[in-house]
Amino acid sequence: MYRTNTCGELNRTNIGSHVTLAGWVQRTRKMGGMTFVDLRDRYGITQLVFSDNTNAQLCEEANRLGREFVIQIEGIVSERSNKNANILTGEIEIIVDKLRTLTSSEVPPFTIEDDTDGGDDLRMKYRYLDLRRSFVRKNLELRHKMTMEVRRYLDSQGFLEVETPMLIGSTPEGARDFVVPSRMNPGQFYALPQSPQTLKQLLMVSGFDRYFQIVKCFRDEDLRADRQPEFTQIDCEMSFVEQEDVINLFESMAKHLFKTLRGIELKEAFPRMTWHDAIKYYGSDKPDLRFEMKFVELAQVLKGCGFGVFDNAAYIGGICAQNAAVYTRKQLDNLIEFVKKPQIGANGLVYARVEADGSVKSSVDKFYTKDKLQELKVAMNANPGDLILIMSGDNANKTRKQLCELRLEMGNQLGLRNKNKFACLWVIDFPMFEWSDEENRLMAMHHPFTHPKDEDIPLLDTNAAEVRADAYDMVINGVEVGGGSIRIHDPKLQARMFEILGFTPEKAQEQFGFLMNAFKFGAPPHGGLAYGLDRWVSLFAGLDSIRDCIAFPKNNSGRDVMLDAPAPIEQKQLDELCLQTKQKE
RNA sequence: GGUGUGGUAGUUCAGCUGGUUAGAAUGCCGCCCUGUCACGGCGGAGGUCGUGGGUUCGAGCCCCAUCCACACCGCCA
Repeated sequence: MYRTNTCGELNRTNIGSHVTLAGWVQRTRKMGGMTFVDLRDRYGITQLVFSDNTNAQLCEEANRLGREFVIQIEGIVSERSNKNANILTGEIEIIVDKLRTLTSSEVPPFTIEDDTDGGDDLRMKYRYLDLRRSFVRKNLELRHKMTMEVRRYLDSQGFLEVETPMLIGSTPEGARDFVVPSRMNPGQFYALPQSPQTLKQLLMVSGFDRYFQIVKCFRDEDLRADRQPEFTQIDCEMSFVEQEDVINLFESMAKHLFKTLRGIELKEAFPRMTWHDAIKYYGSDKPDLRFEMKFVELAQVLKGCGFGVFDNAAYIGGICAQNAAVYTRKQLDNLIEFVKKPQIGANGLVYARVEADGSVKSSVDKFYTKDKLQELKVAMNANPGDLILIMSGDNANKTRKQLCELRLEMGNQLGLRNKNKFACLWVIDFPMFEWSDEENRLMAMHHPFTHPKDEDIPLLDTNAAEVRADAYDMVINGVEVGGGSIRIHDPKLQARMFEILGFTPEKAQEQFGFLMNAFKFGAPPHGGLAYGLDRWVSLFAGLDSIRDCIAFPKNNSGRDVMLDAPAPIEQKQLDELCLQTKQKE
């Protein structure tokens, strides 16, 4: 037996017992005739004591231990004369009588501490060392708890976990596929699933009326802090349900997760906002509702007063930042610089302060009368001490998006985006389609299997762009944590949908024939949702990047710097697969 | 595909307007230290300034190219 106890569990109730511990040397402190060693494992840190007085030879051996050596010790649990209130085992220490080095260690390239000196790059290269740090370990523990709670909850609701294949066929629409060559079928390729969407729909046809799966999805698109080429979804689908049923069930699940993982009881129903309102009032389909600062449309108030920028704008919108009138000229200039950054791309920003006496001082005073500015104040519902920020532009939705960036930046600057506060909502009534300039056709906004709202079905033939879908996203703190839809179960409607999306009947049959054929044999009405596990965990853990809750993540360019993948393969492998590689120009 | 920021000791960073031998902290090594817990004290080793080119009497610093990392835009049903 390598150990009788872990390094995190011994306390004063164990005083006097003889124990065996094993773990890593966190740190040694040599005091001359006495040496302290902090022994670490997954569960905690226990202090070991070696003394010249009791065993000089053993103490000498302890002095030769280096960081991250793996050792095993035996000794007596004793009460400390100087206790350490900062750690759970701080009241005891082990008077060691036996020491065995199981393996030595090279000096690690960075310190294995909460406050490590290692940069991102280095920590990724030595991820197995990074994972020894309690910060990263705790994130993985949270992830584990979350998957356990998801399974417990969905099982209690009658859901069956069914695995679907990773090697499937490539589908058009949506993200780029990762493809896998087939040796037995030369020149042919599998694709890794972007999501098990069509497979779970087939399971509904099979009668598995409540399915879920915690499953990897793969998308070959450019990455971000909250995007990995492979990520995990909690994928769910139900039969004989309407949107309301799906929303209710998964809202309950979200509340269950908040309660069990964060101890937060969310009693109120999550607010619901139409996609249209989300865009109109927040400039985003995933608004951060931890703070107000709702958009106010100001064309009526500010147009026609001789200020050309506004007079010619298609859209004028403002936000009111409470208590921000104290902003200095320099801070305001920085905000203007912020919105002019190429990523945001605005031309500028108009600001107006509401002074203590209620008067309004703006950057466009020469175009507007005092009365007009008072009118602005009323429209914005602004009070003394508030700062009004106004943007305008030719394209309403583009300007809204820019104003959204400004709103979020103001939220950051004013400390309104508290990571321990959670604002959940459903965004509903998404448009069915969006226009793609690149493809020069309508594209499914969610996916081609999404059911249009019943009342909008007639519009499919007259004004498809206006059709709304039975699609919904759950948004928390400005993060899309999940989304889904009611699916089409009528083969005729599905065929019509493919037609609008520009598929010929032959092409639709070729790409999605398996699904349309299945629907010929009695498809139940069904719908579902997929939650992004990585995003949930990082939200609960307060992380800025989902990488910190993934054991072995990829970097910005999709590389695994530890394994050095992707990499070229042997010519022999290429030959077997009948593949030829081409130099990129 | 694009924009921005960064790359200097094992690590995290500083390095002024281009000017002597490139610094700090931490880690590492050695010596001292019997109640430390981020122990402390003294000493030491450690550098292709990402790479290639250019400007200059002289480049860590300026210019061009390139590679890598990070953040973002496009993209991600």
